[in-house]
Amino acid sequence: MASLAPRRSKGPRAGLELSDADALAQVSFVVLGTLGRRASEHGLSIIQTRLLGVLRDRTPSMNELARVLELDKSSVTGLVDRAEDRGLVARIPSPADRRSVQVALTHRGRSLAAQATDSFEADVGELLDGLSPAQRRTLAGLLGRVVLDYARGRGLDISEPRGPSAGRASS
Amino acid sequence: MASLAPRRSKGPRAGLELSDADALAQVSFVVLGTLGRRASEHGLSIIQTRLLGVLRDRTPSMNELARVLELDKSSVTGLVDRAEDRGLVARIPSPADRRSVQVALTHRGRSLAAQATDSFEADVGELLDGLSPAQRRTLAGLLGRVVLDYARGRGLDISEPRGPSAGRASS
DNA sequence: TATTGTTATACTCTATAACTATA
DNA sequence: TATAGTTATAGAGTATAACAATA
Repeated sequence: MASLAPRRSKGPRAGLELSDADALAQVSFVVLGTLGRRASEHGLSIIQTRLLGVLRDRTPSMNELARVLELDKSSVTGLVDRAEDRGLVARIPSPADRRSVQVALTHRGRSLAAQATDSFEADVGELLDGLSPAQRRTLAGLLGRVVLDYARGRGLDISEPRGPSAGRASS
Repeated sequence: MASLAPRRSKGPRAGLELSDADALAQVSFVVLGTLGRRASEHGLSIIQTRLLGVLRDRTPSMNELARVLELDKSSVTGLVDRAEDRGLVARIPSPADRRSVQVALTHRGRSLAAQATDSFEADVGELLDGLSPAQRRTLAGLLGRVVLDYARGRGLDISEPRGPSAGRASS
């Protein structure tokens, strides 16, 4: 019975009876709405911000980017085009394969991403203002688990560092 | 230091050290991505699904819809246009104010929304597969609290039923 | 005058299909 | 042939500004 929208509770107890799906969907709308507003203050969209975030510690090919962002490769072409036009990322020819390019952050892109994420962090702090530090830790732990499980299910094991072209273990 | 993207952990312990902002952002991407895929199986977008969800127990004006969805009124015009073209919603002239319309679900819209949310519920169940029932309850409780706080902060107190035209402060 | 909603316009984002260049 | 990436095209979604009708 997910409403996918805030609903008034009908019983005597006030409004905390959300299903898992409702709670997750509603929080996701709020979180990405907040992220979007902050991003737009810096002239970025959500997906552009996400692109910059992904590039923070990677230099993926267009194909890899498409897989990580779950977009068609042609969508990534446009996304990277617009970011490149604005000087936020750069296409670097792959040394190994002349068909391929690697996408990297420019200094300007890195700086802009840092600004946007900093203000987003502050927003999240405000969003979680009603939770105790212990509750925040609990929440972050549970959500982290969910993310990790999802990534594993998609074959993207983020707990084991892998280079963009190499498959190497951390230790 | 939000990366807004899955990151490899650098320490010896494997990848669960996410900041609040990272955890929330990443889960939101996953949740809305899942919702989007399900919705598209039913020919809906995320925002169309959300529109139908909002209309599940309300018949708001265009203005109210814009406020709830946090969109410009002109965006809502297009959104409702496309939904109306597909027979999912209907514009009903407001009896009280001849400038205003009320937007309502059609039977087809209600049925489609139910289908989409049902499969989304199943997806969320799968997403939370790694959590115990107790952990799920904890998660839903914490998230519900966050949503409620946010709605209160915006003056949309969802725990207190209000008519569409009433405007009352909660604090 | 103020408010409700639509229209005109421009841009981002997205996917599908066809294409080029390289492997 | 297969793969990496781009281009062409079409459509959804969004905001700003100007507008019409009503209050």
